Amino acid sequence: MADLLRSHDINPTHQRIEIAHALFSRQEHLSADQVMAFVNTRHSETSKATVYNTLKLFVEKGLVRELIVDPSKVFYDPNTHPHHHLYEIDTGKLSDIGAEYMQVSGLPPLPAGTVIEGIDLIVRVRRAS
Amino acid sequence: MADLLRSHDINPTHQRIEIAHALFSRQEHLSADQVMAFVNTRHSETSKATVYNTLKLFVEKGLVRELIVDPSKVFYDPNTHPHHHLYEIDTGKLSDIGAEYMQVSGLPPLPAGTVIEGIDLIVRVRRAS
DNA sequence: CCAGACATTAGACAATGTCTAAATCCACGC
DNA sequence: GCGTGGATTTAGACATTGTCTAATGTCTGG
Repeated sequence: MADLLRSHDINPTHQRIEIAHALFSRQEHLSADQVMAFVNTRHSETSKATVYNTLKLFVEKGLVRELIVDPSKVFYDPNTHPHHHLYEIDTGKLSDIGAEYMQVSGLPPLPAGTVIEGIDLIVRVRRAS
Repeated sequence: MADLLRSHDINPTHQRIEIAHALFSRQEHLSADQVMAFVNTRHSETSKATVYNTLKLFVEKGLVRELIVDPSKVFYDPNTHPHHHLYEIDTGKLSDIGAEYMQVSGLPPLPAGTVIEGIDLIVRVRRAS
């Protein structure tokens, strides 16, 4: 895990390793407070500020991807390969859609002086009434 | 405007008409607090609770579409026809991408007992460094 | 061991949105 | 016109997520 951090130009401190472990051992989409909860299960080890700082750092360094899907919280995705997402509104459950199931084609004219940061495709589903 | 509301099964009260007007006269993507600001420019007329209640009602009734694009606030889109969105991270500017520029194909297997609520395609751009 | 840079922390703060209980509005029957 | 009842609006307290700051802690090269 320390090597993974180093390879992304991140100084592997104790807290960062814990947080990376929380994200990468389960291959799940976690929100900041879920990460907090996992990291601090045994004894309180890592502060809220550090969790937020570290997640932001991981995003900048391309280690994880930020998912803006729920109006109230951000999720972090340890899978940075191209894929899409399915969000179950009622339960808040977020899962991957393999790139083989859905394709996006075309590109819009971009505003001058801007570059693409990412393209997000989200399928929102709810329980059939 | 009252007729538009009635046609969507919404009782056209004074406040609802004001809010609908804010959204539909400018064809823009507004956040709840922008709606608040527009509605209350002259004299304070409409409370925060009513703005939130009304926007939620409009979404339920299919009058506007909810856009989850910015980690800190929800936008409301008066255009309910199929189209996609371009979000400028640095400025927070949100604009439409006509359906002719980008296409989505395929569908993932949906979890049992769920139906699609919507498919969102968002292109995020940032200022080129 | 020291200096200095880097990392972490507690807790105050900010922003967005929700909730509740009371007040207001309005259509209807009389 | 007047009262009734359901729908609507409201102020403000509250909850949640995330940011900021100033102080403290840690680590490394020399």
